[in-house]
Amino acid sequence: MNKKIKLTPPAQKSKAGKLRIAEVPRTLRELALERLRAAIVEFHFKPGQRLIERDLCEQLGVSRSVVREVIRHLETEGLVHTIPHQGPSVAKLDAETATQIYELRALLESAAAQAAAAVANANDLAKMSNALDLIADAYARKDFHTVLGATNGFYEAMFMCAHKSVAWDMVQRLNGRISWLRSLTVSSVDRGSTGPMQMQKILGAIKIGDGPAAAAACRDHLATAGEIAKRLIAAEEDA
Amino acid sequence: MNKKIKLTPPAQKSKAGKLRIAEVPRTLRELALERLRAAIVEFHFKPGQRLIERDLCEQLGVSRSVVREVIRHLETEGLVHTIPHQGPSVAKLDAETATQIYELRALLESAAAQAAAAVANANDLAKMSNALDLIADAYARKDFHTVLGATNGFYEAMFMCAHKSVAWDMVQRLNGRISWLRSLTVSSVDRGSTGPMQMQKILGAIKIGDGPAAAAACRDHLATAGEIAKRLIAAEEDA
DNA sequence: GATTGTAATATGGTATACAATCTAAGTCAA
DNA sequence: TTGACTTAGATTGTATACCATATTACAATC
Repeated sequence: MNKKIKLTPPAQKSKAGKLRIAEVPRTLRELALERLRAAIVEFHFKPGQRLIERDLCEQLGVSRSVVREVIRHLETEGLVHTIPHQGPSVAKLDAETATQIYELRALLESAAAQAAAAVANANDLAKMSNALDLIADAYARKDFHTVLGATNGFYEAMFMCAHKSVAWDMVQRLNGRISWLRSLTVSSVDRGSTGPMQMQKILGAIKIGDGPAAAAACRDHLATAGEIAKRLIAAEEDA
Repeated sequence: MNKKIKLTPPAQKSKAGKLRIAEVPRTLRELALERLRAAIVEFHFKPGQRLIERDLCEQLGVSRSVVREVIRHLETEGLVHTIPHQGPSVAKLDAETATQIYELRALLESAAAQAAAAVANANDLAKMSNALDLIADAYARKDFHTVLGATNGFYEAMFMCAHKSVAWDMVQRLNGRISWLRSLTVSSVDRGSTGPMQMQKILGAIKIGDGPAAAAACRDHLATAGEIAKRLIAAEEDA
């Protein structure tokens, strides 16, 4: 009965570089933030579920101050919704908002793809290609968690080589809000074939420097993802 | 010890009667947030300036907890930058980021304008038209603060009628980060004529339902604004 | 069974304490 | 003067206790 939700993901080793002097001091708050965010996007808390401060204190092993600050952060990110005197809860996603988010991703990602097609070098292309390999591999193993991670890797490489870090931040934040849709989408039937295929098409267009084609491929990719999501959310709201 | 996960998640049965007290209780935190944000975007704190918690407590008349939570919020919004154990300061804007922000605004606003052209009704058009009148009037009085506010009003009406509230949130957040550039831009010479003229062009295209023209006008508008901003930021970094 | 009163709970907010860390001023040596 | 070292004060990070108020759960009542 004691739902001691494991807010303790695998302790990650800091990949301390060689001769790294400026080791940025990590505060407890940052750790708590990451864990709570991970717990939400990985669906350990369901949308609409109340987040009770004192329980979170216990589960995270930190004080109320820290929990409150972390909640303020996640609230601003759109992952948590707070009603005054009622407290925070995991943000719910309505169909309208989800649609807008998929539209925005299409807009942002296609623009990034177009720009990437104009400037990508061999190194950038290799990164994206590797990510695609990883995705195919993970799909074969039905390791959907890795699929999502590698997909992020693919797009991050694309946005970074297009020098669009601000846009990438926005996409990441949007992705957080639709994390449960993404999870369900990647694990839906036949997504293992169409998804990578469409991303391959994006990469192919970038490789030959065909910006418009890359943008179109992005829009295609997002359109199908958005379609699946729309069905999922309709099924959800039906229940 | 206490794991009562009841708390009625799906309560909230809003049987809104006419006697409904619609006024959501405002927390002290929200007030403090608005004031501090206003102080930053209105340039009462300069970029790079340290924000010392205890000073803010005094100035706002609230406790440290509230100030810290507010700072966490503004940090997530990108208006404040915090270095661990060194504290928060007003975020600085580099040329690269500013460029990206103007690009993003062009992308988002042109998409919204295109969508608006397809769906705007008389009421929407009236709102935008009124905003334009307000802008012209304020320019005549050199009341640049009102110019910015009315410009926001114009775009808000446009995004809302296009059903793009999420995109509008993003634009608003981006605008916060370039607030000082916007202030300087609107008050720069001859902006009082070109600015309203370009926006009039956007509205005109929306009015006749010409989506592509509306999008193009938006891009024009942002391009000139971005140009001015680029010069301003170059001058700034020179100093 | 619906309404109402009451107790338990959770939040919003304040104040305080204290260790870790940063900053700045001062000191001393070359 | 410059540079390195020291130290005192300022500031942040975190924890905790406390209170008032709003909300929720629950029992008593009609």
